[in-house]
Amino acid sequence: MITIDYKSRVPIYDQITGGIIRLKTLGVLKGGDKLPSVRSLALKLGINPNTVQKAYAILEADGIIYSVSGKGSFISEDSAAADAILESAADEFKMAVENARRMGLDRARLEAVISEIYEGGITDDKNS
Amino acid sequence: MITIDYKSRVPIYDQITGGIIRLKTLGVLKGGDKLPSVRSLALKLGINPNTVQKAYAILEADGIIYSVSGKGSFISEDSAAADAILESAADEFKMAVENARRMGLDRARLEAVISEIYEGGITDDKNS
DNA sequence: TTAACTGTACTATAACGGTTAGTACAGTTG
DNA sequence: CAACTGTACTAACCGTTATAGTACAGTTAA
Repeated sequence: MITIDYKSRVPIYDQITGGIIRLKTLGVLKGGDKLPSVRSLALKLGINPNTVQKAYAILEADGIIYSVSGKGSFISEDSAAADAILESAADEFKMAVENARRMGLDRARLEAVISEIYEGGITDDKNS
Repeated sequence: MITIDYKSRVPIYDQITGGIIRLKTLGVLKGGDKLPSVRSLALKLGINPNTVQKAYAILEADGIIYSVSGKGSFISEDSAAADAILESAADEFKMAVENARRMGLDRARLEAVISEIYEGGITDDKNS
């Protein structure tokens, strides 16, 4: 399900939130699905429960999951969650752009990459 | 030449290395050009000389610049290293775009993010 | 009711990275 | 010699991340 790269500089709780968002985007997790409990996931990943709890708290604050004390944490159903996921994806992309710029890539280069990805061969854009 | 965003979570030395690579990519700095001294750049940016030194050390390790004790630091003539960094950064960015698309972000959203980043970043300050 | 689970809320601490501060030494230049 | 250059240290501070431990409240099933 979710794998953690302990060598990475990306915080573990970030990897968890990203992993769950990805799982929902891919359709593996759907609205109403129950997530592993804080303690069980921590045990499975070999990390501290507090770290999992932090990830779940962030996901809940973003509306991606909802938690019920005593019952567990579940994937959110409402469309607000989808918006939250979009927002989260946008944030991730923003970091990627910042990184690209820091590495010296100019804007034109980025635009070229985007065109390459978003134009699968048949293009419907009129200008350019 | 280089501006530092002190609010950013991106380390200052990373911003410096990226800035110099970018300046070389843009053609502002060319092979053999002399860089500001460790102490003068630190003074100009209002940071500690150690931080600049760290950035220069990284750039030298990557083959982007070369330093001569007593003389200064200079842009390397061999652009292979810089090109390699650009290439790897482009690959990384490409994966980020693919991911963003998979997450459901449309092209306009990506363009907006790019504009946001590339508008406030590079400044050609003549004062200070 | 009891027991075992669930989320949640704390405090304390360790570890790490980034940055600053200060000092020192060696090479270059005028 | 004086003033610059890069370089190499050590020490300290701070914020973030992660761990550790404890505690409390809600849920569920035996």
